Amino acid sequence: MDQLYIYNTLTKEKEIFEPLKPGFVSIYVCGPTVYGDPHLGHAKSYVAFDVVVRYLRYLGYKVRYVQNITDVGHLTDDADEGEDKLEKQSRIERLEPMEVADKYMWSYFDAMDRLNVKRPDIAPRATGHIPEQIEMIEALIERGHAYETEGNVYFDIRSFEGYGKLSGRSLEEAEAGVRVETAGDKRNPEDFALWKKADPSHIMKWRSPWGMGYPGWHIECSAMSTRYLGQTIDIHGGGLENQFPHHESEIAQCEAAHEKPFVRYWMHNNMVTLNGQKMGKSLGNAISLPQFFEGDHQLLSRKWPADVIRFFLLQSHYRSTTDFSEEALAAAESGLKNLHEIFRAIDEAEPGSGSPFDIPAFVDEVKACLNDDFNTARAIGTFFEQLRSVRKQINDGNPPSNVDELAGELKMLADEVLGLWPDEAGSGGEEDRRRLHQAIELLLEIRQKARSHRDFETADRIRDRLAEVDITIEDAPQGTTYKIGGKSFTFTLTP
RNA sequence: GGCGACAUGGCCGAGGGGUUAGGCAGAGGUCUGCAAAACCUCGUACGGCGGUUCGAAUCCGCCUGUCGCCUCCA
Repeated sequence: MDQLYIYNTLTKEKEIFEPLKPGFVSIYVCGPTVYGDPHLGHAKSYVAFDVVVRYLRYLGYKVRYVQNITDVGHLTDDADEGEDKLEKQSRIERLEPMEVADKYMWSYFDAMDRLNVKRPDIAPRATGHIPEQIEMIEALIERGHAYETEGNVYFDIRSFEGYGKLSGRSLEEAEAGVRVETAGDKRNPEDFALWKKADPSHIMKWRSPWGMGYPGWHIECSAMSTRYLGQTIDIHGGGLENQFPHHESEIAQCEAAHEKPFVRYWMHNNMVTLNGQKMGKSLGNAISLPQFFEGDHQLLSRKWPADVIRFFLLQSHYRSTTDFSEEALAAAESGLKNLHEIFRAIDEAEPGSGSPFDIPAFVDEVKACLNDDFNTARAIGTFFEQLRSVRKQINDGNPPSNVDELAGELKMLADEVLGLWPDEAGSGGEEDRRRLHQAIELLLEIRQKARSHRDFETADRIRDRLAEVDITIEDAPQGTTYKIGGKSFTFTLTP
């Protein structure tokens, strides 16, 4: 595949990607509702779309990536009488709703930074775009798609014939699915709220043409995507579970208001399970990302580094479900370690007399994987498969003559696009690092001396004790190599 | 109950009508004081039952199972 194909959830087909404006891509991904720490599900979704954006940029597109922060309007249930999630959490934590929003927004961004997810270009907040939301609701009322009753405004689902086209749901089905008591002032039970009247105890409320109130859940995405990306956007992403009702309602709002197609390519990532089960607070298996990073949960036996989680996620396709288990993570960790060894070997090698590597074929193959609806799992497989021979050449002392060029191309793909490049070791100060190396080298000298006296007890003790603090020693004919947390250094001694 | 996905070797996970995914784990070997690392070799798997076909794990049907949506969720 020499062109990018994207699986469009709307048409259920892989389609050649062609943006509305050549060279430019507008992408909107549903961001988190910030009332709690981010969890594995967020990681899967945002790592997946991170690669989408990175790859589009690699292909030369100028991308504008918008991801909202929902900090109002998301109710605890859809009975239209539910409580705002932010307000509820603010009561529990005894904080202002905006303190809750800020706290968890930063928790979210911190976790994403650690997962090496690039920040969106714009991260608009729902509370910062109340005027845009009101304006859009007014337009919907004007066009006869929405109506006001007693300070509430609802979208009239029957006025929009395309409702259900994304989720494949007919109006009758939607109606049959409504199990909860509906608010008495709706025309049809499946109509959804655009604006809600706030009672006096409500903290987050704004003045509107319909009185004091707050926006519904779906309207913020429509208003903000229109504001920053225009009326028709190229890609809209999000989790599969948001297809209905959230994305369906976004389509209705935007297309009813603008009378233009809303989204050219809908992308939905699949779900995450934990030990085969859906994560849920009621099941007691909801583990947050900070808990993974710190190993701070009953179900976890240890810490799991962010780069391992990212690699694990990218080893499966974004449209497949991903089951997390510590066994699977451990396997991913070993695999990533090996991949990093290969990357480092290529990155550090000097061009030699070995036969040149076929770089264009390699790059084309990786691109073919990614062009096929962002198949990161196959791309990673290609790295292992094709780079093995290069590593062997390097080990044998005959690096390919074009190993420098390969390192450059590899960095573009593995670092810029997939974000899997190893971190630099020794993040402490330069001075500390130098002292550390000298201390290790001193120990290696002592060990070498012990070995020459055949005092293997001492030699092994040094090796074992260093291994305990993640400094590993490898003896080779050319000299001894040591690794601090995976990053290798060569130290030559004459025995 | 309605709608929709998926079922791949010990584990994870791509692919997809006839020819190797890949990773992890495991076995043997080279090397080594031992070890580690590296390298070499080794697994012929696709839920069950029917059907289409010269040929199906890959297409169709049924069954079983798992998961998701239909209520908040990435």
